[in-house]
Amino acid sequence: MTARPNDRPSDDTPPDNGRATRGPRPERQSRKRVMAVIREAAIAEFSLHGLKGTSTQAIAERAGLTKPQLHYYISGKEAFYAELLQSVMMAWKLEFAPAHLTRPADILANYVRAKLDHAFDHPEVSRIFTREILDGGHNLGHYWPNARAWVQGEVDVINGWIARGLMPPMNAHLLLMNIWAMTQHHADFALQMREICGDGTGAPPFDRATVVHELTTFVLRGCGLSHS
Amino acid sequence: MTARPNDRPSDDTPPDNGRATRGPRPERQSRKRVMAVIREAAIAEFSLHGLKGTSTQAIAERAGLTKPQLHYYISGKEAFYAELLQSVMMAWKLEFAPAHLTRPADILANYVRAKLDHAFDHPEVSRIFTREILDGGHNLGHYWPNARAWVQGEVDVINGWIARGLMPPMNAHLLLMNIWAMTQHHADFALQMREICGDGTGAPPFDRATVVHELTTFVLRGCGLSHS
Amino acid sequence: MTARPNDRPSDDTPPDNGRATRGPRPERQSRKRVMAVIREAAIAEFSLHGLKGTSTQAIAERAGLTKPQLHYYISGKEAFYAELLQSVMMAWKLEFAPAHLTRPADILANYVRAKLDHAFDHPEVSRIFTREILDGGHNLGHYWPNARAWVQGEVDVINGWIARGLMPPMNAHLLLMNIWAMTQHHADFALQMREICGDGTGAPPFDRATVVHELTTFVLRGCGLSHS
Amino acid sequence: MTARPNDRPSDDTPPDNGRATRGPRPERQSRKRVMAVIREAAIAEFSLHGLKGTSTQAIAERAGLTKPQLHYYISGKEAFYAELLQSVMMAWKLEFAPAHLTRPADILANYVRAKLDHAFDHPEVSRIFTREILDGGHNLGHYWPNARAWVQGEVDVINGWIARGLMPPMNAHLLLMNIWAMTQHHADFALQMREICGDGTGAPPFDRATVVHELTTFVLRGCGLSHS
DNA sequence: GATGAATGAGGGTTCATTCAT
DNA sequence: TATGAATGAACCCTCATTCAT
Repeated sequence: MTARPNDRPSDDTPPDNGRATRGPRPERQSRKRVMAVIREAAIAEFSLHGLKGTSTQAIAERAGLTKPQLHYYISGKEAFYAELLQSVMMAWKLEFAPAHLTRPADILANYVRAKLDHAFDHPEVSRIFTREILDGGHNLGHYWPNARAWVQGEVDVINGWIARGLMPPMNAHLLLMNIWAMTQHHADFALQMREICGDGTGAPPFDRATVVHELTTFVLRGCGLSHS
Repeated sequence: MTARPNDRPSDDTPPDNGRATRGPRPERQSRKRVMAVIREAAIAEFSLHGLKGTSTQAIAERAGLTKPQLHYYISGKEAFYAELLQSVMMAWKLEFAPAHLTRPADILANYVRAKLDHAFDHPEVSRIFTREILDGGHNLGHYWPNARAWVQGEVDVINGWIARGLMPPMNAHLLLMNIWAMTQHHADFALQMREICGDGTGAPPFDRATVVHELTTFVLRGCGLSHS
Repeated sequence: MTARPNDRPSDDTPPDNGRATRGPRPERQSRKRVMAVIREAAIAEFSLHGLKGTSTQAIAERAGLTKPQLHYYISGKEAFYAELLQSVMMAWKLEFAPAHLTRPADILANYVRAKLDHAFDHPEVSRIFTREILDGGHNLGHYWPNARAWVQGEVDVINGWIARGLMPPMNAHLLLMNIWAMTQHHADFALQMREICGDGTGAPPFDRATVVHELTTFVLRGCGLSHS
Repeated sequence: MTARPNDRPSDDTPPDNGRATRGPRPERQSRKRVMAVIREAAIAEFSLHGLKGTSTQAIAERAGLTKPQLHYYISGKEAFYAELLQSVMMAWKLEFAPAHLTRPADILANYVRAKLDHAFDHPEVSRIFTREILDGGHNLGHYWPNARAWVQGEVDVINGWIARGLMPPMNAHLLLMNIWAMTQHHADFALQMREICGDGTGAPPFDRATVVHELTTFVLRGCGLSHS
């Protein structure tokens, strides 16, 4: 925001404040692009080292920026972390019972697969969340009511199945927590799986299809349901 | 420069060049007592804030010591953390198939209960371990071979059951990981359970007996076994 | 934990992504100027108090910087000391037998004068080196092979003189060490000379010309050579 | 001075405060013996690491004592260092012109040999002194007047020789400084000699007899004197 | 916007010295 | 005297953040 060294237009490529001439608000685009790079870098670093363990220096380097440059875009490490966490949590929601599925077995199988997909596709996000929980969850303020309501919806569906005799009685909350735990495990504890179940080559010990199949079977059996 | 050993007292009992014969001098025990206090404080802090997030200051304060006083007892933060981790991992092992149990259902039920007991009784230890995994597990050197062999033993037992037709075919490694995930979850994600499944008072939403019962039932069903 | 590189600027000239064409931006030179100030300050402090006795605080203060500011420019006390030592040793070499001199007496006289010049002009460098020797010379790794080869060259020249009957037989290595000792003495033991040989005013007891003359005469006589 | 844990005499070997019964003041002897051990340890450490680089811990360990034990015998690191320095400097004096020697060549040869003997026999003392000089000589208060007078005596003798035509004119102070430098060099710069003049085995490159002979010859020649 | 430089706070660790027993 | 423990000062270094250009 401070004045540039030379305020008169130079001969080099002009600064991007020529708004109306070239496309719609190019600097807005640029800012968004840079922000996206920063977000990606921050997710990687926070996932690997946690909030306190991550230095702004590390984020800046990974994003290809200098430290002051980074601070131009973000308001501060902790605030940025909070925003980032909020935003990744928003994208985590999924529909428990999509309209095209009706049978409990299909819905649960779909749910397990969706959760596993997230764990396999976005393990960093999962790890950031787990770290946040371990840290006390102080940055999850608005998340809890949403999550609570969202889970309650699922619980209601399951309890409906139980009431209709489609499933034996069980604690629906615990069932959902169990599914959460088993799926998230493939993101957070990937290291342990490699070390304990792997063949020593460092390759992931289970491929995704196997995991989906085994876990679906296990959950459906555990709920007294038979696979479709 | 030349590293010079500190005058830190060693762990072995000091040579009691016994001058007096009136029982063990009380201050001889002081070192062990202080070490126990430090360990407890460190477990609490490391569990809450992780290795990098924990300051020796915080450990010292929680233990009622000054920072240099703490360094009189420990050799350095990282080294102390590594020792601590090693020692808490030692106490984690349990017997998968105790001699007095023979039926798969009993063995699995016993296993689930034991894992849950650990999660409920020592949640801080569980959290330290989870953090260590998320951080890359660089301090778990000697743990992996042991854990690997130990799990392999359990896997062999389960595969024996499957071979004898006592259980439907399934991936034994994944089964054990699932049990691990669901039990450990009650330590690491206690916060989430309170927020999402609780009644809003902050009280734990499930009592231990309920959890043990529900989880046992779920696992046994998932393994095609009926409860005793 | 994972070591993360600092954002310290490197020594190479930064990429001048030249925006303005009005000469070299003055602040581009600032880094070199500051580094020169730091080097001077560090030489003074290390010379006075040695590696362990010098605090980064002291270097920073003498250089007119704060302590963290100093660490913005250097990588660490010991590493910086090692680099500094290396670099000052580089500038120490001199030619023993320059082409325009042929007679042993001239060569030796020239050598004595050159050594004395260094002792009088850079006593701090000499003191740093002496301290390093006393400390065990652990930072002189690459220096020894060079110095050894370099001295061997001089020894060969002297032995050639002896073989040709220009000088009486003597141990050339010891002769060179003696010259080294006597010249270096005027840097390292300047204090002793003032206290013991001075007139009590604190002024240096010998002027350089006297020292050069007396020492040259002494060495040449000691080698059985007459002055030109 | 504080009371012992149990003041009544125990069954073990009684503490040495039985004064009158066994020999003359045994505890005085013991104190002297301990002090001698401490002095030896301190000389070794100070010689190797300097005043600031030496920890009381290191001295205590080398002396076989604990740190508080050491502090019972000494008044403080710096004060003890000052006393130690003073006392070792006292033992350094030697007679320049013993009565049985009259000829300048003999006196100088004797002086060179005596200085070299000290350098070879007590290199640690020499190094401590050199460090002290480099540090500014603040602990040498009473030494300078003595040394000055002592050297002045030697200078007078030499000037007498010159006046009587036994030696060519030269600056006697500088001559003595040169001898000092060349002899002390064999203590302070032993490392450099090994590295530069040695055969690579780490063995000292010159034996004492060679050094004495070469240096004596060099000095006598340099003074225009022929060997006896 | 982008860069080199600066700053204040804090973190881990060592050490000389002293206390209590 | 001798020992374990304590203390306060200092030291090296890192980091988030800001300033000036």
